Amino acid sequence: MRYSQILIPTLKEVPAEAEVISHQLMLRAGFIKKLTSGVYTYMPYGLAAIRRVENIVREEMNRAGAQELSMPMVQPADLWQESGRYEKYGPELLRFRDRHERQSCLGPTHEEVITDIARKELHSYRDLPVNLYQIQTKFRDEIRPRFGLMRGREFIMKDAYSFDVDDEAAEVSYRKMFDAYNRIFQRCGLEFRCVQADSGAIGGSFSHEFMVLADTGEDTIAVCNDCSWAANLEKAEVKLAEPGDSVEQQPMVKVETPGKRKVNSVCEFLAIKPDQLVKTLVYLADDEPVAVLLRGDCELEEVKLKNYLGVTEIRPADDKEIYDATGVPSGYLGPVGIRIRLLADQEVTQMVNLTVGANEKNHHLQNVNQGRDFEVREIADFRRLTTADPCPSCGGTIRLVEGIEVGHIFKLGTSYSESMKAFYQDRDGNGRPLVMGCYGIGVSRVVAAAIEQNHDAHGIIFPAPLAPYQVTVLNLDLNDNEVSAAAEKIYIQLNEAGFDAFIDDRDERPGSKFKDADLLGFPYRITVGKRFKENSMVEVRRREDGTTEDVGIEDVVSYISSKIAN
RNA sequence: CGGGGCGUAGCGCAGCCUGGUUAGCGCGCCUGCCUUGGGAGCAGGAGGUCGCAGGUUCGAAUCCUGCCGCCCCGACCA
Repeated sequence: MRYSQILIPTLKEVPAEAEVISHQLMLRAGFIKKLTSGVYTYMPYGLAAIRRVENIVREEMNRAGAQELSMPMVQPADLWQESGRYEKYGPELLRFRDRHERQSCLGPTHEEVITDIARKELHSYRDLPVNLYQIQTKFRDEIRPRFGLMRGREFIMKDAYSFDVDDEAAEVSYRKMFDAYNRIFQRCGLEFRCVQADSGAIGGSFSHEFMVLADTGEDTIAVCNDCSWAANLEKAEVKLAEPGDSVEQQPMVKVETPGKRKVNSVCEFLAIKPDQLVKTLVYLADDEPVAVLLRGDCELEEVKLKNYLGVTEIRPADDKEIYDATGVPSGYLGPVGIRIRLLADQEVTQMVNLTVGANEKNHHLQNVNQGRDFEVREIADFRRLTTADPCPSCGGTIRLVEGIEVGHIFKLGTSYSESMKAFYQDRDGNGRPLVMGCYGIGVSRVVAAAIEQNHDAHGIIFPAPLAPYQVTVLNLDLNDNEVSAAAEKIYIQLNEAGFDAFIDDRDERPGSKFKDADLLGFPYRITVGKRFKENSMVEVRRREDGTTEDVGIEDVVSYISSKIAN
């Protein structure tokens, strides 16, 4: 590609709208142009990067035996009513009526459409297994689009759906996708982790998220330093420590704690450590108040609580709501005699002689014991894992890293096939629901994540597999025939050797060409300038670390070949 | 939706508080000269319904009201 033939409107200054680095760089490198909130035009250079990701995804999906198809973006509401999601999905689903007043929506995902295909076309166990995928634009009317392509309303997604005869077969399909995903992100040249997204009570893990590691990630993931265990912090289980030696229960006493409402001030006042105190947090779960007991030095993981309760929304109650629900001012709540639903983090049940609020202003209770002084029936893992906790898998040490979710696979089971009546006939002629799985990759987000992970002060540093062009040739002097001829020759030879080469043939000063080459992130840059006239050598520079080497013009192609596979 | 902020040339901003003739600056763009290994220099030039609609006023980018759009912080997700 010639720079003179491609529209890459680069910017010197950072547009005010961009906060995160990938967004800033994509705007500056002429990747994307915003049309409206969360909706972008992919400009030629940006589209080229997206195509790189798509091609890797497509090759690996095909290799895993999946078939590509393309489903409509506009979908009838009836289908969504059948699955029950038309009501459930919420305002992210963009609904509208067509000229016939037919209720319609823009597809945020395609379970309904694919299940409709499946029920019409997959009738026999002999038709299975099947895995169908597409790479397509999705629309989700996000509450708050942000960070450019990282969380747009319109975005490109690869979504695949598998259909199997039973659970066992579905797990085979799942496994294939798990392997394909690992290959895809490896081939993209990204540092990533696959994390458990849901460790169901069944024992097996049937949902995994693929996270690209980057400081600006929206999720925190816990990673074991000693084994391969990794989990989204929201779901990372805390392994209960072995119970220590049994301690004798002391008689409960009530103590005055005037004005001491916070864990730290109570502990200081009573000369105890935060891990001897149990705090009582009040949340509103779908507007119903619940109390959760948690060790004083720990933090509640709200997602765990939300999942346990199976509600759609939870939030901490404010002081007034706490008082209204319990009759106790916040800061003095405790389990003894509490009048709302009570849950406890598993760790609390191992503690003896607790200090808790007395459910009375300015008072706490000490030496409180579960079973003797209060009852709690609902016990689970509610607290957030910390780096002080052992790895739940091997007992090793944990570290926390930030990640960007680029892929998510999960086993759906039969919920869609049952609600939408997608049955096949087994060997004995019995109708059975198709067992489904679904597998997503945020293609446009992968590009954002790649930039988020690979950049420096000068611009993007593309991993070679994702770079729209692996190597750029800078012709520093268009008016010098010797220089221009050499640059053209190198460019042509690189293309002939199978590389996607780029040449900066604009009538610009050298400085601009260097700056743009850095900004656009070509993995290799070949500079043809006056040095070439002196000694017939050109400079080859590696974007990643800035190292340079002078290479003779005849050796350039083989030099590049030795550095990157094409 | 709740909380905060912003809309002035393609981009980044000043001017607004304290209304007053042709609305500024930097970058980019066009023409010419000059220059050519890290976003040069000089000279000339094009480009703006000051987000929109009302209102106050002799006079509004500036003050008031309403609307629209965008960005940031929270819940959601690939």
